[in-house]
Amino acid sequence: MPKNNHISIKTECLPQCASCRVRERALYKQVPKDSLANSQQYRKYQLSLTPKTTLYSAGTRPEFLYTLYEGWMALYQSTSSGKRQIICFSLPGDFIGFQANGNGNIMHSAFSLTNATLCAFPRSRIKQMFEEQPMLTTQLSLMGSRDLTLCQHHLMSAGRKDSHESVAFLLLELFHRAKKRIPQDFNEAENSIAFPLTQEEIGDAVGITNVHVNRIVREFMRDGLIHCQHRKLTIRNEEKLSEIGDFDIGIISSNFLI
Amino acid sequence: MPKNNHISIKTECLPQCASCRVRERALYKQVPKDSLANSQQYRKYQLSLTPKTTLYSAGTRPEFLYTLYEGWMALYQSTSSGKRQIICFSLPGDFIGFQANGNGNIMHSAFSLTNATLCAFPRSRIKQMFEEQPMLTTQLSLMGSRDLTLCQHHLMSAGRKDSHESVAFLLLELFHRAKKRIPQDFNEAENSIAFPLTQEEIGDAVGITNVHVNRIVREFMRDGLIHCQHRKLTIRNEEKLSEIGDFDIGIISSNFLI
DNA sequence: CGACCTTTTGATTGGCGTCAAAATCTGTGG
DNA sequence: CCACAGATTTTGACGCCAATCAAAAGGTCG
Repeated sequence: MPKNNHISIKTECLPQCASCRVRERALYKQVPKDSLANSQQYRKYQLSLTPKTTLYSAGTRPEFLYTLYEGWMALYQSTSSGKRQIICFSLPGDFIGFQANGNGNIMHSAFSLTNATLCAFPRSRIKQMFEEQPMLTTQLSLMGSRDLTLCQHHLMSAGRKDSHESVAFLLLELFHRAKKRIPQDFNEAENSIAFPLTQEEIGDAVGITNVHVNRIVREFMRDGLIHCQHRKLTIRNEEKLSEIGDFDIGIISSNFLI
Repeated sequence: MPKNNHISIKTECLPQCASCRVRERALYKQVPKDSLANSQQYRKYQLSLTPKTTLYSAGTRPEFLYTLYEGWMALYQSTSSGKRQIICFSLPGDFIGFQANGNGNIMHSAFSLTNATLCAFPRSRIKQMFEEQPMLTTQLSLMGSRDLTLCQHHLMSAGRKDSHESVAFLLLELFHRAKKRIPQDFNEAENSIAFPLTQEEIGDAVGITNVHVNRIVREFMRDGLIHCQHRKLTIRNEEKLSEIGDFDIGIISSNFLI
């Protein structure tokens, strides 16, 4: 379970990383220029998190929405008996904390997997932002639709796939999302990405134990499908792995917002 | 697996049922009157489905979005090996087929659990609708957020709850949603609702087999928690069942769109 | 009434969880 | 740069929850 390591806050927003600029172009591409300039004024706080730091917790009513600029984050829910289910991995460019539940509290918690930097928008101004920038609303709605599609695939994994299928699918999904969103961490020669998840976190995402994740990862490595060590993931036999995981690259590439 | 029993289509939209009107009031409550009248013109086709009829299939690109007026529907995905995962149950007032994936195909299939009537909106006009009615977009976005929250809870069930917890949760969720959305089928004296799911469908939603669902349902009945027969579900001991399923009524009531 | 779907029950199997301990990695402070 | 503590990975033994297989009973609809 994440503990609060360190959160630092500035009042100005940092210059955006390259992949975030790309993503923001997508987000704003249909928004009129003046309206876009307008939206910048809502940006207020920049946050830096060390790894395994809680951003907000289930049951609270977070004051902010966030844009992730750098690093990996994870969202999770816990059962009353303390079991954890990771419901989403967030990469640079993603919005976090958008899932409002009317006036109720947020249902999930968020924590950093790596060092992470985010920009915070005051939640109180969101309504106003929506009203002033209808196009932005449409785009956010499409992003919500992307999250739903991914969540449904994870539900498939947890409910109806066996552990090999689920792990293969998750590794491929994260590999391709990270490759797109954090291109500077992608090594084309090796076909590898920086990969910060522990085996326990993989297990909490697909619904199996860390011990069993280990057995499967070892098996995949033994069979030459992947290499996974030192926070780095190499895909060695994508075709075979895709077949095992019933993974279709279309999930990633068909949606311009993934 | 559902087969195509019967689909009948009219070109006019039927008068809306009471619960749909309530829901549409919620949906349109912030939309200006003239804009609302405008949206009615997009309505074109009314559909009637008999039980277990496929509305659309994964991999296709449905020409329409739908509003469900009457009856129960279910959305599902299948693995390549043919296992089915139900990802969502739709009740009167819900939108169906909204999950666009950029220009790609839809990832899930939809079928009726009961007799059902829907209204179809041509997908080609959606963009125009959004542009003309920004408020509608905001509201639809909130509904998408509701779907995501529910999907995340189902992911919790499939991934980290045991079968008793999952089934208890699903029964309570559907009981309360149906009670709100199909009040005419709620019997206050018995605390029962009309409940069309087979045990196999329950299993496909929570990720266990029909055989095991049966054992759990029988156990719940033996313990006096529920009664479930002849397409009717009675909740006899909600407190105990909520405790077993880790169910919080807030999931339903906190969101005005559920 | 008959065909088919759904529920029910029992017997058996197997995938994954649990427990435990050792090995390895990682980050921190001296 | 090393030493150490804590986190993470790895492996083996064992147990249990839920899957599978099978068959009968009960419901439902044309």
